Amino acid sequence: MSNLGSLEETVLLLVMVLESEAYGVSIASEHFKRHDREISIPAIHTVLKRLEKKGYFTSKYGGVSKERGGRRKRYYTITQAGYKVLSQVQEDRQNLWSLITRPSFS
Amino acid sequence: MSNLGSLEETVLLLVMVLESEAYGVSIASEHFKRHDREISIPAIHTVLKRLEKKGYFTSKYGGVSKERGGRRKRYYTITQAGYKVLSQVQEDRQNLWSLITRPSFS
DNA sequence: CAGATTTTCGTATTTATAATACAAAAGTTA
DNA sequence: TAACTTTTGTATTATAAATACGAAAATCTG
Repeated sequence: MSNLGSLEETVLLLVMVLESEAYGVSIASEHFKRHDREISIPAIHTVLKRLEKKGYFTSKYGGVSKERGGRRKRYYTITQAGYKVLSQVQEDRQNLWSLITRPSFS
Repeated sequence: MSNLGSLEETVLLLVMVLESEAYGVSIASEHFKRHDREISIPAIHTVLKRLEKKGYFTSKYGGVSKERGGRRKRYYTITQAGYKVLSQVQEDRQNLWSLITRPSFS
């Protein structure tokens, strides 16, 4: 409980960054834009569903559009529970980082 | 390539924090002390071995002791490659966090 | 020095997460 | 309604993490 996979954490963050424009495809392209590395769309969708089931996201379908074809988007937003877990994880890591003074390698 | 599981990241950090005293048991107790949540020793050992194989750690056996019984400790230290991956991941996440202004929940 | 005790490492298995392959839904346009 | 576009979705495989269990290697005690 209260543990997050690395992809799960990334997706939570990207959804927050994208605010009202967070859906499968935009999450993928935002990640690619920022990290120059792909996450496949299906991988993102399974994470979104999993985290929605855990109560970290809610989702709803967007409306139809006159501008483009294609299926409707499913938009995701983070819940307070999701935000809480996400920031806790980050805080814990910051604390560890603050303890590292001068790294010594092997 | 260049992707880190969440436990892998935690263990990398703990090894750096523990400096010259990083071995299976000390890593487990340091984590428990800081997060009030257990990681089992075997879980830690498998991660340590996996990351050593990936070139992120090196290890060596410690000497015998007159103070205590028991098997010798295997000490781990991080490599430059390990540090590089670890800090890259953290930097990427910081960048995402910096883009989040006012979180809005569902 | 044999047997008990301590401390740690290690392996084998199961479960959970992530990645890949592939398909189908749901919209627009001609 | 056929062709095209965009997105969601499911089924399978691969990788990472957790659990169950055991063995190695040291000291201590009679």
